[in-house]
Amino acid sequence: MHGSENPKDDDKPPIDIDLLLPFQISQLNAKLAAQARAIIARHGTLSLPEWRIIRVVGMKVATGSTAVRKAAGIDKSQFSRTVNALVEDGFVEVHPSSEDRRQFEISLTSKGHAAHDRLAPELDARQRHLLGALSPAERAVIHSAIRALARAAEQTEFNLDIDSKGTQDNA
Amino acid sequence: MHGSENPKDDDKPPIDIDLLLPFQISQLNAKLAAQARAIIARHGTLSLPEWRIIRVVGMKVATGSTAVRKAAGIDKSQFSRTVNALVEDGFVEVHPSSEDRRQFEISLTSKGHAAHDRLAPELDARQRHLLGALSPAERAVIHSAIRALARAAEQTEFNLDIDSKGTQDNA
DNA sequence: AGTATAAGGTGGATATGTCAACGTCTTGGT
DNA sequence: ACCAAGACGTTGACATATCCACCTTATACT
Repeated sequence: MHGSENPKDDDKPPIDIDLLLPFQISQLNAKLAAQARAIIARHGTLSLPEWRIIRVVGMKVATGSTAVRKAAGIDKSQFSRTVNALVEDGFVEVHPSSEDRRQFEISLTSKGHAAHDRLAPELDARQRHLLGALSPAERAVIHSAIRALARAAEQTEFNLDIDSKGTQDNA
Repeated sequence: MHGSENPKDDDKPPIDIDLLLPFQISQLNAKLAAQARAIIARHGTLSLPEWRIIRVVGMKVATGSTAVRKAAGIDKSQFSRTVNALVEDGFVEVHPSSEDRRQFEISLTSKGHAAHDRLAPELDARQRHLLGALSPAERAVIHSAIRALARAAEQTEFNLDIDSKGTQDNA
């Protein structure tokens, strides 16, 4: 974070920007990423995007390059570079795909497995920790709320009126 | 986004990574940022962090450098560079602070005001659009949920057991 | 078969965010 | 008055994310 301030510097939220959803979510995301980085850093030298890929492959969610890339939600470009870094450092191996000559298959080396087995429990505990911080009511709707917002974030055109009527059919 | 894929490419979420909160929030944040950038780009050449500063100053939330920086939630480093870029491009002016010789006061130029007045209604409409996509139940708890998660994200140590019992005494 | 279109991966350029070190100024002690 | 600790802004380095152009391979259509 920008926690380079100091301990005595209590962040008072003095403003009403507080109410702006995108702002808050961006702040939250930054904190979550910092937390993840701190945990990962305790157990090795993996970067956060590297860990995401290790996790997807380690969970056997997918092995094909495109499938892994989409599961991890990473951009093509970054994915390419990150996988190469992982190969370079001996965490994963790649093999040409027999189905599609453009793609490749990804598998963990023993080093990769070791990293996954060390980190997965920690991150699972964190996930429980995060969910535990929510009230039951919050927990009940958080996922659908995120999905609704993600969908709403795909539009870039909307009336300037106070319409916002949205047939909240979802969930 | 990484929407460089294509229209026919329907994203099927085949996995259970779906359930990982930090992952979803990071994806959501990316979409929100992309949406904001698209809107801002329609009306000028401001970058997203530049706009955040313009907005804070334009809303008269704060004028002192540190206050603006914290209200905008931007890192010291990025803040320094971004403000300089804004001065360079004639959107804001800075004056030395009489209270604290380390800080400075920030004010919008007429060009800065124009940009603010053009963009603010659009972004307000977007905020309504986003809130409108949520059900009343979701809207009722979204802010407290975000706050709870943000607080929970500040811890990096927790038991590996399936405790996840709340009252993580931090705060 | 032959071709247009699109998906896949790579690399360069750029934007955005984070971290650490520095010099300056303020504050709170003594 | 002095000094130590903290806060501030700046800079450089690096990490992460996005965008775009390119070439190769797959797929759909004819």
